[in-house]
Amino acid sequence: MPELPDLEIFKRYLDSTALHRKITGVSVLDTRILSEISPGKLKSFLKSSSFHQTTRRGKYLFAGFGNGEDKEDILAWLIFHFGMTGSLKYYKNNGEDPEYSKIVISFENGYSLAYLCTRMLGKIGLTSAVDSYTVDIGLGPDAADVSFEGFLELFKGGRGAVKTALMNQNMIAGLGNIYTDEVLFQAGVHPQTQKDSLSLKTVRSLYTTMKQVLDTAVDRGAEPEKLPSDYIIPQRQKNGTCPKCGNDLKKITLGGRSTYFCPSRQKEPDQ
DNA sequence: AGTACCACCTGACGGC
DNA sequence: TGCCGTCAGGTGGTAC
Repeated sequence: MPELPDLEIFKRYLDSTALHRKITGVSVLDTRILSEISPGKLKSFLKSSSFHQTTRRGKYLFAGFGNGEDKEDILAWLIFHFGMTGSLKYYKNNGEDPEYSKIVISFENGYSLAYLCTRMLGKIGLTSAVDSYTVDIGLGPDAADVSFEGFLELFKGGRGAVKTALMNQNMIAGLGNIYTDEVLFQAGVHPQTQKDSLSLKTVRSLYTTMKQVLDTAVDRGAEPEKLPSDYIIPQRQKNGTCPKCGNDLKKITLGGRSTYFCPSRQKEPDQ
């Protein structure tokens, strides 16, 4: 689930529920989820402070916390990465945690925020500064923010399938397997097209399509069933058909990931 | 440099 | 019903 639109929804969810509330407790239910921090250290950092602001970059969510009332008084940032199956849940704590809770942060008002992660592929960490952290891990500009000039960088230097390039988090952060398929479908570009064979016009079209798809998905709450009827995402299953022309979709493996496209609207490259 | 494959994990689903 | 193989929206490493 968690690609850029989902992360944006998680951010808004956290903002509307858990911000500016005093943290009274932290439980770590599975220490494997922690990245380079001990449960004790995490607890001592968070206890008695409050989340004051959040920021998102690609598929990473950062929640800044501090002890004071001042929004600018940020002691450090909690890093959320959701892997393939992570999510957040805010609920009235009656002693029972939601299924798959890995970390539960409790607040003064009797509510708790749980980080859920079924497959344990997500990570929770801590950093003193978001900017230096994203530099350290080599994260590219956010796909929803990137300028056209920044987007152009993707297509410079070497070959490679356009889908692989769009999914490279070091170049542009936020697109995952399914939204990349959606962007390519809406732009009518075959996923295996070599990125250096695309015309400037097609690159422009990919850029505007990417922005539109991301904006639309966020507007619809990142829920596949609420996406426009001509989106391919709800069709990604066996026997799916093209929502624009009705032809059977094709499924291939590209970079080890399932890739769906419409063979009549996204033509084979090299011809 | 680009790509294929494997690993990390757990759960759901289809076939037999 | 039960077992087993396969697949799943992420990331990172290795080996051609």
